[in-house]
Amino acid sequence: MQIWFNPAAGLEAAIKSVSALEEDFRSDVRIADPRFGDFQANGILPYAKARKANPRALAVETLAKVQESGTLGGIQSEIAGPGFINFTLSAEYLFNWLVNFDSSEKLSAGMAKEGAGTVVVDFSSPNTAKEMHVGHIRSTVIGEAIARLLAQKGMKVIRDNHIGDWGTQFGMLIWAVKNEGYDLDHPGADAVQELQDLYGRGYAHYKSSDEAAALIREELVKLQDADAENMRIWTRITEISKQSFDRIYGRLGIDFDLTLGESFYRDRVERIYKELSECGLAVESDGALVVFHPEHKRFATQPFIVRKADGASNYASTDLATILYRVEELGATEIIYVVDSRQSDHFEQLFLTVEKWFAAKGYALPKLKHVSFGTVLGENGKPFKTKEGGTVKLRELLDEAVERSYAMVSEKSPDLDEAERRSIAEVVGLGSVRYADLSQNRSSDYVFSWDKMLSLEGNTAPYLLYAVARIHSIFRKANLKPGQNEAGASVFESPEELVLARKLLAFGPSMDGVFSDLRPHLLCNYLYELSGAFSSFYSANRVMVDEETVRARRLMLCSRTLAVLETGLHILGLKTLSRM
RNA sequence: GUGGCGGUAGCUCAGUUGGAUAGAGCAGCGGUCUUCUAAACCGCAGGUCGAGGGUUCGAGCCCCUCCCGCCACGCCA
Repeated sequence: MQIWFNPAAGLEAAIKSVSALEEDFRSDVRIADPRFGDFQANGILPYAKARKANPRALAVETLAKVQESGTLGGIQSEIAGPGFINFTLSAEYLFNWLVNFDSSEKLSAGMAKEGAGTVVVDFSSPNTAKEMHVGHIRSTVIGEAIARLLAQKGMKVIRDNHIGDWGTQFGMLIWAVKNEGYDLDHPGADAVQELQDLYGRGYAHYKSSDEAAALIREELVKLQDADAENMRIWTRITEISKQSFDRIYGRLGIDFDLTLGESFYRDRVERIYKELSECGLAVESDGALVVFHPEHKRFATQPFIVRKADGASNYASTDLATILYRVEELGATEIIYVVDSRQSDHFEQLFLTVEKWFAAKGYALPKLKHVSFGTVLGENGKPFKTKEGGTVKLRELLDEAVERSYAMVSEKSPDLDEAERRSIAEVVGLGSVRYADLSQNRSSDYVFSWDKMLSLEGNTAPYLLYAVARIHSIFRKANLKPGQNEAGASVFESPEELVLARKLLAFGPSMDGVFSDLRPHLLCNYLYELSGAFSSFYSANRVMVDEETVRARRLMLCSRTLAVLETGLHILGLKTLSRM
C-alpha cells in the first residue's frame, strides 16, 4: 500500500504516468463530496470534450490502466456519471497515513515544495513619527503569514519593513521640535503621540502664512543637505518611532530581517533617473520626469511620475531604487508587496516599468507580486474609526482585544490563577485579531467586529484554540505525551473517527491551494473544518476508554489532529495553548 | 470617463483553473453535561447566486449587455 502525504497529488501523478493520453491531459484530482468518495478525478471530461471523444469510455479505459499499475492499494475506485473517477480510501489507508505522518516535522516535510530562490516580503511599512493604526493591521498580519508560508515552501525569506521615514513632513516636524525646544532625548511616556502632536502643530504653522511655509521648507532643505542638527533630530525621531514599532512587533512575534526605509534610498535615485532616461522610458512632462506605457489602455496617458517637477524624488523613484537594491544586493528572485488594493495602479505601473527597464539593461528580472487586500471597515460599513471619529491606534486595539479576552477567560475559567488567565488572554486576544483578518478572503474589505472575532462559535481563533486546548487536556489528564501509547491501535470504525481521519488527510491538498495563490483564508477554512470534525469526534467518542485498541487509535487521532492544528496555526502566526 | 474590487440565506462570509442535490457561522426554533474542558455537540428552518441574454452534456464560476456599492486615476504614500 503506497501512502501519499498528499493523496490528491499522488493519484494525479499515478494517473498521469499510466495514461496514454496527450501531454496536456490533467486528471484534476480534488477532494470529493463525501457522497462520492474521498477524491475525484474530473479531468477526463474536459479532455474528452476537446477531442469529441466519449468521456465515459475514456474514463473506463484510463481507470483500468491505473488499477493494473498496482498503485491503488487500499483505494477503491469507480467510474461515475458522465466520466468522473471516484476514489475512496479504506480505513486501513487512513490508518496507515496517520501512522506515517506522526509529527510536525513530517507534516512540514510533506508540504515542502521545490520552492527555491530568495523572496523579499515587503509588509507593514508604517510611517515614523506616527502611531501605527488599524490601517497597518492587515499588511502586518497577512504579510507575516505569507512570509511563514513561503519559508514553509522552502524559500529563503527576507522580511523587509519599508518604513516611511523620509519626506516633506520632516520639515514641519523639525521646525516644531526646534520651535518648542522639545527634548528628544527625554521624551514622555507616549513619545510617538507627542511627535504626532508636534507634527500637527508644525502643519498648522505651515498653513498659517507664506513666511512660515518658507521657513519650514528651509528646514527640509537643510535636512536633505545633511545639516548636522537637523539630521540629529531626524535620527532621534526615527529611533523613537522604531522603538514603538518594535513593541508591537515583539508582541506579535514578528521579526524583520531588514528595516530599510525610504531614506535609505535617497542617494540611490539618481541612477534611476539616469537609466530610465537612457533607455528612453522616462520623459519630461510638465517639468516632471514620467514614464508612460503606450501599449496600456490607461497608462498610455496616466503618468508614472518618477521625479517631481521640483526635482524631488517620490515613492515611485524610491520603489524603483528599492527593487534594484533587492536584486543586486539581496539577490532577490521574487519580491512580494503586501499593500492595500488602493495602490494597485501604482504597482502595476511600477512592475511594467521595471520589466522594460531591466530588459533594456539586461538585469535579471525578479518575480514581482502585489498581494493586495481591502479596507478594514467598522460595523457601519465605513472605514473603521473610534467613536469620536479618530484613527484607531493599533496598540489600543490589541490592548482591547486582550482585555476582552481576559474578561471571557475569567468568566469561563475562574479556577485558573490570574497570571495564567492573563497569559491566556494575550494569546486568545492577539490570535483573534489576527485570525479574524486572515480567515477572510484578503481581496475584499472586511468588517471589524469585536463580538464576532472573539466568539467561540464559528470560524474564529477561540474555537480553534479551544480544540487545541482540549486535546492537550486529554493527554495531560491521561499523563501521556502526544504520540505515546499508540501501539496496538485498531483501525478506525466510528463515523466520527472516519470523518476526522479523512479531514486530516485533506491537509496536503488544502495547503496546495494556500501556496499557489498565497491565500491564508483557505488554510483557515481547512483548520476550522478540522476543528469541527474533532469537536464532533470528541463529543461522540470518548478517548480514554478501557478497551486498549480503541483507546490507542483515538489517542493517535488526537495526537495527529493536534500536530496538524498547531502546524497550521503557527504558519498563520498564532500561538496555541494547552489550557484555556 | 477609464480601470480595479465587490453584489450568494435576515446578517457576516465560503464556494478550490466550468462538475454531481450551492455550503458554514451568527441571529431564530428544538434537543444534549453523574463520564477526557458545554468556550462544546446534535437537529430543524432559511436561496429567482444583482438583472437579462449567450457558450455546452453541465454555469455562482466563462463571454456579451445592463443595474448597484466601494476604490484608484499628474507631482501624498
